Amino acid sequence: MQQILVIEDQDLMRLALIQELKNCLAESVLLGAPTLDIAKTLMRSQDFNLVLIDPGLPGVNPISQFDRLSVIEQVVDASPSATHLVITGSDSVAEANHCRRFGVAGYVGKTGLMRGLLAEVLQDISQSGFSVRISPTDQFAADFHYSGLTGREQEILDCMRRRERGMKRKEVYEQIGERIGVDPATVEKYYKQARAKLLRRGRLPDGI
Amino acid sequence: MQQILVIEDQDLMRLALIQELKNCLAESVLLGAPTLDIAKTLMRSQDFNLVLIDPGLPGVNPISQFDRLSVIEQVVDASPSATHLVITGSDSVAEANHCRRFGVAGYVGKTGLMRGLLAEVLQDISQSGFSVRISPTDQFAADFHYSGLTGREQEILDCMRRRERGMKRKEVYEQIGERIGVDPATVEKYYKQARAKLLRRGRLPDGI
DNA sequence: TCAAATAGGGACGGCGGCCCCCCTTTCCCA
DNA sequence: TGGGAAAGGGGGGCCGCCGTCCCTATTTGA
Repeated sequence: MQQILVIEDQDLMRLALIQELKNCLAESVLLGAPTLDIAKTLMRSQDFNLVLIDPGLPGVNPISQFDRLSVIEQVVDASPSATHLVITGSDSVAEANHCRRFGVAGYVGKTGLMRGLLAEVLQDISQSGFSVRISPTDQFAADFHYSGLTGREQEILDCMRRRERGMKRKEVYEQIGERIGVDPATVEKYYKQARAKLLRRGRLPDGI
Repeated sequence: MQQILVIEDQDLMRLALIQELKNCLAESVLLGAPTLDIAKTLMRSQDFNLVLIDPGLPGVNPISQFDRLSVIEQVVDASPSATHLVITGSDSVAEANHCRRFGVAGYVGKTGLMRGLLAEVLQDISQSGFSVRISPTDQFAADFHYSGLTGREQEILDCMRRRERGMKRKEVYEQIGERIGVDPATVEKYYKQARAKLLRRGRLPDGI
């Protein structure tokens, strides 16, 4: 059973990270710490397999590179047997390199950290031992959500909107189907259902 | 049907905010914009009822109070008919007051912005017209998540762990039951089920 | 022009979450 | 010492999501 610690002060982000980890790991216990002090207390009382660190905690000078690295170093030292991932809102290649020297296994910018990316990073780490995802400078498009869609419908709609132009829908169905382990015809069904719901409400986003 | 825009660069946070809004609003279409430019394009093409703004976007100097306020002002000007909510990682009372002068209806710090708080803020706004939630300086305890629990079980477990000490479990059952509109006996059932699952895995967090 | 792709439906079973009702045993304290 | 609180478990109904299979028009492209 995996023991995981997420150190992040923003409640919704902490919850989102925990949710992401739940999705890509099997049986696991996940603890969330909003401050460094609480995290240290937890690390003293038990060992963790994986520790996520956001060095931008309250009480840390956000401009001081030294303070940020100090937080990371303290956490790594307090849980030497764990795999460490730094998740930060203000990421830089230089800081990523510093972290690597501390023994951190992954460095991820929050901008561009979309659903499923954490799983990729963990995959990378288990294979090559290290993974860095710096925030992209260019941002893509808006995302579209409608409260009347089910999870699957929303997911497939997102994939369809993000498809490369010129790509046939049928190809997308097959691609998605393979990825999520579902019959392409079923994917097609969901897509049509989602589309129909949006049409009935009179709103179709671009790319559909 | 509500038209909502969420301007936030961090993908997971944007998704979490959208999820929160979905939970506390009925029929709604929610658009997510990772940059100010994309947001402006969207606001030009349609009207929104509600706009959430994170002024800490990439390209904005995080130290410059002027830049942050400029972002907010631009968004408010571009969607004059909407209700505006500022959601920020680095909040201050001074900035909240500035925002209020711009016509912003709510100002919320990301730290302490837990599940359901956005609903409270919207409630406040619909009643008194303005709501501010500055990040608390003191942080409470760690949160505990186990992948084997269902949503309800996790939710009720959280409430139980956060109860004031000395409070009887039975009282908590009644309190939760009333809040979520469920029979207290059912709440008790869920709590016991959650507890049993944790015991079988050998892990009981503090406060249980 | 003919086939493939696309749009738009209907029906069905399985599964799991959610909610309610019922039962017993143990423990603590007023 | 009796009663309430707590622990622990079983069953059943309801509903929504998921996945599958099947059907028919219309459009598009080679």
